[in-house]
Amino acid sequence: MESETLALDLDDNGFPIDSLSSEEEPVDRDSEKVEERGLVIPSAVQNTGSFALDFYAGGTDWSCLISKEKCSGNKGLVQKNLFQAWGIEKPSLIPSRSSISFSPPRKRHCSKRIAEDRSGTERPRICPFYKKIPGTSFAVDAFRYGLIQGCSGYFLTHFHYDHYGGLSKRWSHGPIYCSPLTARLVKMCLSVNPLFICPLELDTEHLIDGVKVTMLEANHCPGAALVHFRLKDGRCYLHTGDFRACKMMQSYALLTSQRINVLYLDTTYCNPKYRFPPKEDVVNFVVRTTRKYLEKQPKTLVVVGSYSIGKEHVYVTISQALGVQIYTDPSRRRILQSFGWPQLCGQLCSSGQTSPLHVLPLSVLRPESLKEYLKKYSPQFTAVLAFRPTGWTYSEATGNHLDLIKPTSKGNITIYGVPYSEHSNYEELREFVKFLRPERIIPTVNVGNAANRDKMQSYFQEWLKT
DNA sequence: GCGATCAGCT
DNA sequence: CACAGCTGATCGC
Repeated sequence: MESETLALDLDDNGFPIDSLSSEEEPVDRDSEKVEERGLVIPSAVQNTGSFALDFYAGGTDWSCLISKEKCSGNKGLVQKNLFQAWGIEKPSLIPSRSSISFSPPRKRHCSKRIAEDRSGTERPRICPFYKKIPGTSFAVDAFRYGLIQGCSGYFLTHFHYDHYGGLSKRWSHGPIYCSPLTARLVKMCLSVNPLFICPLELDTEHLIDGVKVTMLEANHCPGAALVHFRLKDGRCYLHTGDFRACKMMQSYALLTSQRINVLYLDTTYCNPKYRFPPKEDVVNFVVRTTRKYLEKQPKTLVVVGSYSIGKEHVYVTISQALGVQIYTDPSRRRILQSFGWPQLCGQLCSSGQTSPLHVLPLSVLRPESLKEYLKKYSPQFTAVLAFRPTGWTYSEATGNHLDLIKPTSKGNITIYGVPYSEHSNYEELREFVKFLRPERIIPTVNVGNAANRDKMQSYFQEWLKT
């Protein structure tokens, strides 16, 4: 192997190996990262087939792994929580005199200007390599990078802002492939030219640019899909987008019939400390708790917090258990109606007075805001019982014991944080990977730091032993 | 005035 | 913190 002239090495998963201790100076390394030089083929790649070669052909810029993907400005590093969680020191920032070729800085007259060493430097948005599907002209959830060289098909896994960001009426870079429900949401909520929106029926093989593409239910938010690619050469790639792995997925024929060569995995909670319960357990707890409060105080207004889409199951279940309608504001109602789910659509009502069950943006689920909100419905309702459903609510102390959850109470306002997650917990990730036994795994979340990636890779290796 | 984007915030 | 946004300010048009 002649590796003398080679600048970068890859680990088993196509990530650049952190080689600060090698002959290279940090400065060189920095510039190497960002220079759009010709293909530099690392030694590690040369013997490992086309996978990493394809990645390199798709772009050699790794700087996206250093800055937070959704952080477009000049903020510092991210993932501090995981540094803490895994007992890792916060790494030093890359030099701010980065040699990235900055796009012309836009002048902003912000009175709260940030520190000088951070000002005036803007990182260009370059599509991270793990959003490109090697051997194809496809990218996944990559709309905020403008035109991606060589990309002629843009996949959208689900309708959450951090995945569709960049889609607007000015989108003109290529067709947007997504599930039919997601397609409806894009049409309703964004002003994208409808000609670009290409709905792909779930569980159906679609031939696109010679690649067989199948969308599969992802058990995340409504419309969310896993994307399965089968290339001409027979290689199979699975991109999970965001998902919550479950037993049902083990019955997908596509996942049992042929080995997955590369799994692009939603690793949001890929740490053993995340042991939150199944969604059903959490929903049952919410219903139990609601019943208890209503018994004590029948004039309780029940509130469920939610982002734009997601968490519907929580309030639909309350609605069914108590036999009450669901109130939410017209804009959210319009979106929920578009799902076409009878259990949901049939229960929506347009007056807050006629329903004791309201769905509000999570930002309202604070004691002061809810107190204000309750005033509008006085004296019909005299207290609020609110639920914030999110995976981050999970605490190790509480663990799986939902009944140990202590609400925050202020007067007649009670707020429960409940660990209802639409991402896989650690165990579910492990089970899914052990079932799938993919040849290679590329994590797509928490990848901003080599130590995080190493930690995750060590989990993967452990799971795939023998 | 309007849509898009960004900093700051939760 | 992050999840997946939201809010308000400030751009271009």
